Amino acid sequence: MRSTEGPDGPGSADDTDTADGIVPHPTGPRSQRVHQAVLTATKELLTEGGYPAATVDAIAARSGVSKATIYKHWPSRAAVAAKAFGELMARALPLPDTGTAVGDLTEQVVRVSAFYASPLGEVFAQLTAACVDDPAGAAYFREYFLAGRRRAVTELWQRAVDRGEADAGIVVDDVIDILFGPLIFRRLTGHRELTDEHARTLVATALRGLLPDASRPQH
Amino acid sequence: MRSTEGPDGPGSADDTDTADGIVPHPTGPRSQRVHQAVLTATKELLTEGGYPAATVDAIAARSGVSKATIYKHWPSRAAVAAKAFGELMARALPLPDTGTAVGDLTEQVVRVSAFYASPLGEVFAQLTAACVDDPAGAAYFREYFLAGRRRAVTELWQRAVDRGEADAGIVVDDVIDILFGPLIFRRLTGHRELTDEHARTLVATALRGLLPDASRPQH
Amino acid sequence: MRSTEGPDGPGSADDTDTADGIVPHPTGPRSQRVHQAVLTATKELLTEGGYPAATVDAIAARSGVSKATIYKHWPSRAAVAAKAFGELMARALPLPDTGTAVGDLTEQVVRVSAFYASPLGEVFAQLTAACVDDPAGAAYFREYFLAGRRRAVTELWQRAVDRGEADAGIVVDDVIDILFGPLIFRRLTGHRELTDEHARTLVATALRGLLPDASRPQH
Amino acid sequence: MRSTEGPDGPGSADDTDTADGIVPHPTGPRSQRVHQAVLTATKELLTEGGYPAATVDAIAARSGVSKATIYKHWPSRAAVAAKAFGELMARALPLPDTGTAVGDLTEQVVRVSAFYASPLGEVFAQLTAACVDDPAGAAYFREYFLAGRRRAVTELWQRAVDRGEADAGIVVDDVIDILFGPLIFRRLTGHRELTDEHARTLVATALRGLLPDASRPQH
DNA sequence: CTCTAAACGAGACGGTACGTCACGTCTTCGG
DNA sequence: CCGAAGACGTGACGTACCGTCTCGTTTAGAG
Repeated sequence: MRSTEGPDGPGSADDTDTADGIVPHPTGPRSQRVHQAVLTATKELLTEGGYPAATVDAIAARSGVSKATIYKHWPSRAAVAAKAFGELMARALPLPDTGTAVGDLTEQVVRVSAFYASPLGEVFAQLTAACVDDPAGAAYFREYFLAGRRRAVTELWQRAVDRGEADAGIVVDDVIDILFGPLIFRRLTGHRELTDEHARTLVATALRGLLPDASRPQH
Repeated sequence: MRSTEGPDGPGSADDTDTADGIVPHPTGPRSQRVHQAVLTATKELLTEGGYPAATVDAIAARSGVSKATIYKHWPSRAAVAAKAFGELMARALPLPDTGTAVGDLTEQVVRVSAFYASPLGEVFAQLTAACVDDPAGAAYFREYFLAGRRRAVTELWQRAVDRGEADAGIVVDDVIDILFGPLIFRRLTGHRELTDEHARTLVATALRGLLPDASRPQH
Repeated sequence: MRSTEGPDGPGSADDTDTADGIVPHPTGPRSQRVHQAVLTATKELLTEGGYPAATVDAIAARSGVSKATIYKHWPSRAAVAAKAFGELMARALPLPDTGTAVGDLTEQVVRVSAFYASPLGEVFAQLTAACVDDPAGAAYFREYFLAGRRRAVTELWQRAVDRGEADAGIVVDDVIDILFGPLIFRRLTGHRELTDEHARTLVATALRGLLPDASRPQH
Repeated sequence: MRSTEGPDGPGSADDTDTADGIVPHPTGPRSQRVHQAVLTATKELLTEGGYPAATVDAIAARSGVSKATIYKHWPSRAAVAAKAFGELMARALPLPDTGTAVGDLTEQVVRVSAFYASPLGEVFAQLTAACVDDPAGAAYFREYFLAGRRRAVTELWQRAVDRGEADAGIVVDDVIDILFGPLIFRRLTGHRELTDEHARTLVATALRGLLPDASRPQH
């Protein structure tokens, strides 16, 4: 168990532990150096050439960390990439604060949409795809993306509830699925463009369904 | 161009041509045999072992069609699989007719959800993932899945509009994204279960946003 | 069977088939090119850096033949090296013809001893060692070395018998073992030097045991 | 130099120092425990799974001695194995005493042949092979095997000389090479079986060459 | 009923990356 | 200060599947 998981694998951080049974082990200074070097190299490679460029060999070469060691820290290539990309993405999407629930959620969806439409959005899609056939990587993916998204939306939704704009009875996970599912669907299948306008339309419609009548945006 | 596309590649059929510039070439009897043999073999392999099992070598071996010939008919492995799986899926999802727009759309979403949750749903996810890095395959994917889904929803939505239950001003593509995006999101990331109950909750919320006040389901 | 053996694996050549069950398959022009390229590259690498240098990766790189293809032609690295080195060695050791059995056999042993003492002798030792843990390679080794040696000694021994110098009742394999075993023993273990003088002493003693009294060399 | 050699490396014991420049360092009680634990573990591993099983990691794990410590006592894996196997072999081959030189030497060769043919013979071959590319290990190999063999044969040969059966002018090393070289040759290359009968034939022929006419066995 | 041009089966091939193994070194910390 | 524990770099391994290619062999359909 611990031998196949890195010092801060999915779920190690805190309450967001996704119950994948992944537990960290005590980290020495050596491990930290390795850990950071790998993630830094991976971020660079992902940025430069997307997921296909983030070969384990390439990561090893650039980071100066051997393949064998990489595989001691992470269960698969997808896991490394998920962790690295998670760190990349976190910075790109700060929480908005427009003063209203509708405004905040709309803004957040638009930002995420824009992110998906950017070059890094391509990487996101590749990573999502890679995790479909890699359960180990998927655990990391869930921890480093979805958990992050979830925390953000939970925060915003809670604000809305506190302000009386939203119905406290709605499960946050449903909010997430309805707000972001459509974006991800488009991004992955490429069947339609991801523009801000599209995003605003989607979020407006979704919020009409999610919010109580008084708070709902109109068509 | 045409030399890399099969006799009935995406867009070859009719008005659903997705403008990917894919055009078929005249088909002889030989081609038809080959075509069918490949698809049949691929369907079997997909059913038995999912996308990973549908290796081009495996398809060639089982169908008796050589790899070179397969690549004369389809641009990539993903394309073959998309076409084959499209045929598999079509049968599994007939149009519902409950008498109401809300009922029809709900039923359709629930059926699709159940399909995604079934073993074939796994294949669907794999296929979606495979097309992320394969533009050629993606064209087939869009033609053989999304187009099919789109036609079905368009039909249902039109019924709703005709019955005065739905607002004719809403773009069908948005309906599709909002109804199915969340399902696909869950299926691909595996972050939550796909149960009928979840599906009903999602569709109810989505329809509250999509339908005019008079037709909307309540929380 | 055939799929793992190259066009002229051990035993394919003729009557010397060592009964390892290795059978060649019909060779196309592609295979021939590959085959030759690999052997040429391997010979160069063996000559330059010995067996350790004849990495499969290195062979692939230098020959322009991919690793996968190499493994389609030979069962292991040792097998490739054995075949290649066999060709190298064959040229280095022509049959002597001094006019007498004692002279011919002595000369042959001295030449082999000198070969073992040369840089290529090091490669020979490495190859022998490599085959200890590689049954597949060992089959090639036996075919391409021992068979070659055996043919040579058989020829010389037969001459001796024909001239009435040697006893027809002695099994050639015993002759080989007694004449060359000591040399190989020394070369492998490095416990003593391999000089011409040592070789002559050994062969003289051995022949005293092998030949009838009349033909025997004296101490 | 000494830092890489154990407390009783090759040549440390006595006059049989093979001039490889290997010198022991003073041994404390800790070292002794470590030393013995390692050798015991190695013997077990060699017996159970041959040389391939006697991984340094495996030895460390089983003996409770760390890898770093092992490398303080021996220069390489092969060296540890050589020392350990030397102790295993010593017990298996006591000196014969049949009353005649011919009898003793024959018996000794037959016993060694039987040993080579046994499971431990496989290990012997692997060890010999391993030392080809490991000069440091080779030094140990020579000390713990060849020296042992040499002492035994020297003893037997001396008896023969004392009894007037053997010629005092023959170098013992030549005797060794001629008697055992053929066996080792067969064992390593696997080109022929190692049976008692073969061994007797070989030794008879060899002795015909080695012994004065009066003592020689006949064909 | 040929005869030619295309379609085809078979499968070799180069390429790229995978994940694994064991060696021997080096670091950390406990007794 | 020695030694246990074990992380680490290194270098090679053998495998998998992709998509391309070359070879002969069918097989149509035109003349």
